[in-house]
Amino acid sequence: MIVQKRLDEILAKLRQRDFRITPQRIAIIKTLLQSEDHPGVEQVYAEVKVNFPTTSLATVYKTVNLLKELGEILEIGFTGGCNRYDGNKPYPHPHLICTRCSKIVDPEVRLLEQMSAELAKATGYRIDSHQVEFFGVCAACQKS
Amino acid sequence: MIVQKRLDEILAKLRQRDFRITPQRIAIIKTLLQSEDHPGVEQVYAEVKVNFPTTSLATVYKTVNLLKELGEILEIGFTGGCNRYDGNKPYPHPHLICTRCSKIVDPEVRLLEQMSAELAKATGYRIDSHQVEFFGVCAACQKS
DNA sequence: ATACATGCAAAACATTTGCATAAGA
DNA sequence: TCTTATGCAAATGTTTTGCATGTAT
Repeated sequence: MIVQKRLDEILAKLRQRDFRITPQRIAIIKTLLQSEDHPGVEQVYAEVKVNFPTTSLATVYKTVNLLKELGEILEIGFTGGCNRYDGNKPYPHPHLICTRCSKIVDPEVRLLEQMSAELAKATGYRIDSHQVEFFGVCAACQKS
Repeated sequence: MIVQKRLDEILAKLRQRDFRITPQRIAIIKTLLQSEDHPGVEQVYAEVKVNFPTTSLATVYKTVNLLKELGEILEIGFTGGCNRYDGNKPYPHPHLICTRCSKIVDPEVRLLEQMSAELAKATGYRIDSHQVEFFGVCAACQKS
């Protein structure tokens, strides 16, 4: 499947930059790629421990940071700690977050590039990235 | 000036909800209202201590949280701690942040309400707020 | 007078780091 | 073999909390 392909690409990138391929790293990357739900470090740690019970939280943090620096995952910054990560779309994109159940969806939003370009023109900034989060209540939570 | 007006409004709101007016609270609110540069808690603390040397950091945190709950200041969430606050525009609005010097400006952006409305329609979410940050390098930092 | 706010220190929390050991290249 | 990664524990930095004391109402 597509996960295998991206896994291979990431492993190739690691090799190319003289980082070592360890079972822990493979497990962490796989977990991030397979997750549909933007997991946090603690969640990745829990899933990895199923197959590698000796894995430490520190290693998960280190690997997540490495992947972030390589541009292979996207950090979704949450106020008050608890960052979460997107291994499927590593480029900046908007999120829609349910404040009741914490579900995150990736809505289709055009207009952002345009917005960014207008901003750069108006302010003189060179814009490198963005972080766009909408908060609300998802359809399911509205009913309950 | 306009700061005095908003200060009075906030104090009235505190009284109305049976919170007490203390010199520390007044000083903290004034600092937040007078700041043009989206200060962090530590910065507010430093400024308040000039006139009230006995003020504690805990009190600044408590007051900032109170003001946030009352909707009188806006929290700008930064990844990795170091939240900053906007006492002048307490409603959600976009920021443009220089990653070199940490300067924050409030750009004019239309389209956000429209974006929000489209999103709600497409996803079924009820959207309550947003957090829109653009990151880049300001004109001054680009030269140096 | 009587709550509530303050200030201090300790706790909580996510994250990072130092270092000895283990393991990939 | 030789360097890098791991895992543990301790350190970090920000924010919160418990509690005795002080203070606004």
